[in-house]
Amino acid sequence: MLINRSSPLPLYYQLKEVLKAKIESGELRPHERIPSETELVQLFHVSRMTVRQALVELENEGFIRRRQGQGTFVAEPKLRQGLLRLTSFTEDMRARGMRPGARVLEVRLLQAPELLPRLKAEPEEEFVKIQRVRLADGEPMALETSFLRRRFCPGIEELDLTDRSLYETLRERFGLELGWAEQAIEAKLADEYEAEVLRVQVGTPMLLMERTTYLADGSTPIEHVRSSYRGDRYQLYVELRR
Amino acid sequence: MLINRSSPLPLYYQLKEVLKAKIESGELRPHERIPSETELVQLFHVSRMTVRQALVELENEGFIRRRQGQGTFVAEPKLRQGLLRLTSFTEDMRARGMRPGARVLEVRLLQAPELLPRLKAEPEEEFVKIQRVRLADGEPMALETSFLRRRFCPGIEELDLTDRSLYETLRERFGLELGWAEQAIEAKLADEYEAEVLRVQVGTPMLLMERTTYLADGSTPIEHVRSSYRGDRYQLYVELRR
DNA sequence: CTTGTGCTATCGTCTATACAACATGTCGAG
DNA sequence: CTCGACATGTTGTATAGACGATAGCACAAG
Repeated sequence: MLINRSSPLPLYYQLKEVLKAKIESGELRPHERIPSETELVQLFHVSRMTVRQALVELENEGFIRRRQGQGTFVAEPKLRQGLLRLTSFTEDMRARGMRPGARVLEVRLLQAPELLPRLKAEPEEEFVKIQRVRLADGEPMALETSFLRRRFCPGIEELDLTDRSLYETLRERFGLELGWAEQAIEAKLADEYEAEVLRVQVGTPMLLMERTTYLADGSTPIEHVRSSYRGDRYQLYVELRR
Repeated sequence: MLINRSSPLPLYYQLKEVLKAKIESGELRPHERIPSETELVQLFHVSRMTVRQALVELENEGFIRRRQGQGTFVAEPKLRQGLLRLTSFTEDMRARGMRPGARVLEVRLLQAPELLPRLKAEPEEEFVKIQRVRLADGEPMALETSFLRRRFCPGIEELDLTDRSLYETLRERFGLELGWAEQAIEAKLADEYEAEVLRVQVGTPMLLMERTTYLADGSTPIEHVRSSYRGDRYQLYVELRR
């Protein structure tokens, strides 16, 4: 495991990847002390500031903990899992070890005045509404209703989104990189329509998540999604940091 | 707004606070370009690395965005709100502009075999159970049941926790710094007991959050909490990053 | 008009060095 | 034996300087 100085990748990044690999492979175990900054300087022949940049980022990502006067230690594996990132249903289910899927209920073009301010859209702008039942291992898990700004993904209404990740499609077909999202989470009861398509009783508890997603530029909203998850099958796990 | 070199606070931290204040006061507005790194060096008479440390942290906290070749810009205000950090009910309500409070229902010592593995506790270890109705502007908002490991906060059962933040108490009276937590979020229906103490109907949708909190050392569990929030009054806001 | 070249300002990476702050162990004074 | 002083090793803060990578612009060449 060495660092390649002719690589276009920054040195601190290479060092970070080397250490990350050692942690993930188990070569460095939780609570174990990793070499000190000075030792890493000698091992990899880079300056201490470069070592520190790698360590700072690894700490932010939850892989290590640094303690002044003591050293740097491998963190609990827990810390590297959750933290509630912006993920698609597909990614989420795969991470849970389930097989994701979808059944398309509705795809159509429309105007949606109530979404204009939230999506910073032009007055007459056209949206694509995509409503799908999301499946996990073949069983209904959530009802997902997306509104996409059509000008950013023209023709998406022609694609078959059965069993396909919407976010993957946006990236691969339209070159759209997502950046972040604001999301509201609340509890409510299943209404008649949800009960029917999800095959649950009316009044079943549901986790409702409403999300506005922005592109990587940080300021262009691209979609608004309303997802109702079955409260009897779905649970959110989060790691919280102080 | 200047930097005090005889202050015990690090220079980069002071600079960070100055910039944060300017952003929060609106003196620097969203999308506006802030002075370049070189200009900040001249303005505050610190080195560029010091400026950069301040800027890196501000970017991580969502206050600014840096773009190579262009400059550094004030971020959307949205990005600085959520991100779901480890907060107490008290902090959470204050951030929402509401007046937090509590009514104590039960405080007692007990053993809880089912919590032992989760809290990495000794077989006969003693816990303090604290059950409170949490109030926002005087109205019931949530039912909170905490189990604390008594060995870390002996005598806490004697304190009056009405209208007091538990986390503040842990820090101030027992010197316990919290580090992180794992939390599960799900939707369920109010049972009879919850309905009674929260003054809602049985079957009202509830947000159930179950949390295990660890100390700053990262590996010592200190409490397990089960909180039921009224679904009709409470909504979680989260910022998700990619 | 289009293309490319070069300039400039910006942030990104990297080095070398110094001292401060903190944790821990050692050892001597009492 | 106990306690404080000290040494050592660790991360934290700060400086000065160099060069790289990228974006935007002006301007010349085709």
